[in-house]
Amino acid sequence: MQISSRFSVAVHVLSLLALPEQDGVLLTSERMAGSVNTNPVVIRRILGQLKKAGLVEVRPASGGTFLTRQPATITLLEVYRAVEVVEEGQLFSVHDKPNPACLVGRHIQSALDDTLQRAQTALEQVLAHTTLQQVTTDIAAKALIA
Amino acid sequence: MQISSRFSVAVHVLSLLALPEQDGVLLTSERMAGSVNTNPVVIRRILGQLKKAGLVEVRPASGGTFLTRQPATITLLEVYRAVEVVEEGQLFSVHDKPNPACLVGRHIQSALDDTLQRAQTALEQVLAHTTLQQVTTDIAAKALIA
DNA sequence: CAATTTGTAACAAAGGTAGTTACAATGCTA
DNA sequence: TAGCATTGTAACTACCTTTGTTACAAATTG
Repeated sequence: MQISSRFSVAVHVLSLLALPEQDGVLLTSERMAGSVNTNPVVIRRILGQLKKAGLVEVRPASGGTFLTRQPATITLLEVYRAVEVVEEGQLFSVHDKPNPACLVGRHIQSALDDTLQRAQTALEQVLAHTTLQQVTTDIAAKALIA
Repeated sequence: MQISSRFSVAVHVLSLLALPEQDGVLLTSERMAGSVNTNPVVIRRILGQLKKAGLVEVRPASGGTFLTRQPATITLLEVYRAVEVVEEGQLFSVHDKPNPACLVGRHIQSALDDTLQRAQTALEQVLAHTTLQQVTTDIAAKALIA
């Protein structure tokens, strides 16, 4: 099991928007797809989710796509939520009908729940403390070295 | 996307082994399946993984199944690894062929990798600090209250 | 008004999960 | 030692999610 690459693709797309290559060329789903190496429809679907979350503004036709906020104010947790790769609070699936006639069956869900929630929250907090700007700064830094 | 319930089922099964109901009845895959509410083969597959990881000893026929270690020394991270719900270091899937002709495409993977690894490790550390004994103690405590 | 692009539906292929049946191999136990 | 319950495993199914694809109406710029 893996968390869908929709998340990494979304971060990729947002990085493209945050680091415009300035050649005045319109950044269409087609061009983004070229950078990510996927199909333009995949990009449009993700842009639709980012739009719904209020992270980008997308105008049909040759209207262009823009970030609605500064990269420093956008956290990876917001992106993670936006693309709905994991339903909130549901990273771990727990078998749903344990036998209530059994001591363990009766209490396993609540006994596990606290730990699983904490594990999940720990992961999310790392994402919450990383911004889009940190990612683009890192990309730019690596570009200078190489 | 969710992490397979193999993990929660494995913890359930280990709890059954740690909290024997003492009626002298053999704890077969059939009985465990009754407590989890699934098929005995599902239980046997998971027991096979726990055995491979050295957490339990399973003897065919009426040999019985036992923990090989004290519940206090078994962490949920070991169980998580044993049932292989997530390949090591691969919780997040990252699109694998970004375009190297593009600045972002060239560096997105390494720019994301550090954060994603830290997020994953944060989750695993919570599991590493929770033992089977804590789970069974919690189950027993809840049983007294209810 | 023409050309381009977005938004979205519909579909397919691939892979993982969970459940099921079936049966050979194993090893207690009487 | 023979019988019997149980394990280990293969094979199959149904279902769901992910990713990629084609197709086309709706929108908007210029």
